[in-house]
Amino acid sequence: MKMVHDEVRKGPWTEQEDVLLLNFVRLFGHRRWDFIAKVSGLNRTGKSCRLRWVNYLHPGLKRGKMTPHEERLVLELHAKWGNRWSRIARKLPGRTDNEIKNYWRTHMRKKAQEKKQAISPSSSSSNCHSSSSTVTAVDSSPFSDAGKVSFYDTGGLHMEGLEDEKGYSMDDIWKDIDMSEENSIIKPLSLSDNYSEQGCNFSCPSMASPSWEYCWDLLWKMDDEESKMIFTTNQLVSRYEYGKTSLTG
DNA sequence: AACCATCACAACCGCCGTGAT
DNA sequence: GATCACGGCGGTTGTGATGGT
Repeated sequence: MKMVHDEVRKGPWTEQEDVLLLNFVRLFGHRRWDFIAKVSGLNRTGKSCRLRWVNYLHPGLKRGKMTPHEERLVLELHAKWGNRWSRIARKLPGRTDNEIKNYWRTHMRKKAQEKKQAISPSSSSSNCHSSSSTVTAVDSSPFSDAGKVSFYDTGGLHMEGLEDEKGYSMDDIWKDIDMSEENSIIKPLSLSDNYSEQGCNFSCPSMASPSWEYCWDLLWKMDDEESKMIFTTNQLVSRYEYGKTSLTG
């Protein structure tokens, strides 16, 4: 027998790995990542497990495009806090720091480029500093080199889809923030938390596959019986495999 | 149809803060 | 107080998907 166990796996997660991780997170909570990584038999690092959970498997995750409101929120919060993605993410229930970070990089860079083009280099119409002076982290933002024209400068923020929201004041935004904070944010998950369907309208991309649905079904149905009847990993995986084959034919 | 550019997302890496010993 | 292990965060990279030429 080869000792392959010591090798740390990297790269994309398989569905089986996801199932395993989910199972163990449900058993041990979502804190002791190193422990979970070890006992689960996943040859992954604790960090990797945590990342997978936080960015992909967490039941509260919202998927799909950012709404105009979220876009605006990201803009405002980034203006306020800079690249504090996790902090910003806390204000957007269901969105992860990674997601926001990626979103910012792609969308905002695009916007910045558009803006840059709109403002011809020669025009140099006084880099109005406005509020962006506080955005220290913008240094590292993709368009920080855009002729010192920060995205927030120009007072523009001409976000498509936002312009029709002109009546949406910052007060409204902050109200929303407060509400979402009270209602939904960061309620620590514990084993006793049944973070099943309640309040989490999440849909996982790869869940489109029937096997995943089957699998999730299995997992979420475990709730009450969990303490009495703990699936062993093998049981779960084999059931998953069964479901997969039975569904896919 | 083939190629290229861009987008969108997942994952890794390194650093830092914090708690335990 | 020093050291270590771990978790969290931000930056970066890799890759598949998509759209345009």
